[in-house]
Amino acid sequence: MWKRNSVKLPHLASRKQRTTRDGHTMGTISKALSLLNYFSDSVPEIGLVEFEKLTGQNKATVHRHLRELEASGYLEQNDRTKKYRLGAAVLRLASVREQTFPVRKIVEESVDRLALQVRELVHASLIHSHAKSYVMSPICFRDYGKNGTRVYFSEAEILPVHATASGLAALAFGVPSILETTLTNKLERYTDATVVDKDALIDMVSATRRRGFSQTDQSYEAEVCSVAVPFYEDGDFATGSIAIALPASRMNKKAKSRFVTALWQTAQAISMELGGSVPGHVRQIWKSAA
Amino acid sequence: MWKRNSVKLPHLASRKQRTTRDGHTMGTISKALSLLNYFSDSVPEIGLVEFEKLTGQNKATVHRHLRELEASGYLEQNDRTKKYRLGAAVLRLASVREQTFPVRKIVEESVDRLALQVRELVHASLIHSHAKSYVMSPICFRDYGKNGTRVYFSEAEILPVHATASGLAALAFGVPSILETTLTNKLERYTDATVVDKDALIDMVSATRRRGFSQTDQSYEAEVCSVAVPFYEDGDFATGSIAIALPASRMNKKAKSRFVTALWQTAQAISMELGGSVPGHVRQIWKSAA
DNA sequence: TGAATAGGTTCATTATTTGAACCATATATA
DNA sequence: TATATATGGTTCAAATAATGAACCTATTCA
Repeated sequence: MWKRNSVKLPHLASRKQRTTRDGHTMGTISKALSLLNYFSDSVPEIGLVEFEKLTGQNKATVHRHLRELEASGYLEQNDRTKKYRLGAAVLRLASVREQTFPVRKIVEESVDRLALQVRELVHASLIHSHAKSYVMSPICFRDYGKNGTRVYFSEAEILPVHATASGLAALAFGVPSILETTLTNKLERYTDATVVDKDALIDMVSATRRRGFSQTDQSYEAEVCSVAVPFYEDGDFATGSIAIALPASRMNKKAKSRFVTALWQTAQAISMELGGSVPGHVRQIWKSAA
Repeated sequence: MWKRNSVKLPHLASRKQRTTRDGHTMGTISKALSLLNYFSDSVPEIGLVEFEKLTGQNKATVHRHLRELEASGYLEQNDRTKKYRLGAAVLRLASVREQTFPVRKIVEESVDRLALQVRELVHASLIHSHAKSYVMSPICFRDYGKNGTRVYFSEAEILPVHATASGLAALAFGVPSILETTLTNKLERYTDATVVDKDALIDMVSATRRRGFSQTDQSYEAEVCSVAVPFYEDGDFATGSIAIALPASRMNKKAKSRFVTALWQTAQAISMELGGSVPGHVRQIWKSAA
């Protein structure tokens, strides 16, 4: 064995196009910010090499991005382990957002009331842009169910729009670009029941619009059924949704209609409290079905 | 008057160096992220031209940065007013951070207890990197004071290290780079009493280390006095501080010693609950003075 | 009506990002 | 004791992606 040639080779045509895993091109800012998305309840700390593997990007690039995020307070590095975790700056931003637009606070009360009423997991999520597409970010959840079986839920988890009831509500009642961008991306499969066909998804969205609520049957997690309705903050397009999720074994027609009626009432209340209102054409569907 | 020459001039030597207001060079990522810092309780929404003025950067650049932040969910644009506000992604990040490192939750209990005891404003802040320097980000505060005069406090406000008791505790007991970077920057003046001289600041830091607590007298806000002590999460350097702030009229020697003793106890409790401990040399000062 | 303000876009130019190779250190392995 | 492997981190020429002055468009306001 001999040492590698210590003469630096000239830069050949080796530079890759700046792309993500899925082939999307993106700017430096988006690339750096996407690093933050790898943190979750189960992955609270990430090291440099780990990031390199997760992102598929060059180590030097990742390192520079981590350092810049750290300098701005969005990351903190553990001096001992050298691993990175989310920094204190994110706490401040969330605080400002919640102080000035207290969506969580407002939604929380209604979710709580609803959860006490239906005795199943109730959660609310906001629609937001996320790396060339859209996702649902849970902002609160309650489960006052007294049953043995419970649906696991984490506020730190991002919900895909095409596989969850929450997301379908967003696709059907949110701004058109949500559906548009979703249809340009590959639909990831989570279970056997996940709809990954685009035409099938369009049909589900149409059905959701007709019904006035969305429903999924084990399309994201096995054994979990869910129904959801949109809420409105401003304008004629939904900004979030409330959902009820429960074990498939407890879902039936009667229960579903009870859930949907309760969701409609809650969504109307939330929309009002957020300073918005359910648009006429949606309200009509809700009224005539209730 | 005639129309401007419609022939595009070649790019002359007009391109500035990438700098901030204060003359620091910074990368694209830091520049983009710094946009988020302009949001606060009193400035919840900002338009493009407003950003241009605030940052002193070119409109096209700002616009691109805003769009990238929006695409990642860190900003949302109001379709009607075109103004930008903090996006839902920041809520998720804060949620993950707090779920996995529940500093706020842990500190909150102790702050609450202390606030009930001293009946003055108590607040806790975390030290973090922020655009080539360090700042204190409040994470919780309580005021059970029954007095007519109260100190105003906002969790959304960033505290400077050189002008607040919280910050002085960080300078004295945090990682050395806090003091180092602070001394390389210009010290902003907030009141007549603000220490803007670097040697004077070094003296204050030394005094703080000797005393085992920091104190300020109207150096950040007129009529407000404050004392603070550090807490430790990991290692021998402070990661945050707890402070008591009150109207100058109510501050006196006896009150101060009462506050400091209470702060020391609380800081020890917090440090322990955070999985850290007050380093020996600091604990000795606290013990011998108490 | 037209001046002012706002949001947003274009494209030649170049400053900034990029990545293969490199180093340093720590731990594991033969 | 060598040596292999893993980690975090750095370098610098090359190449790309960020930049900004001018430009466009829509609204507001006098």
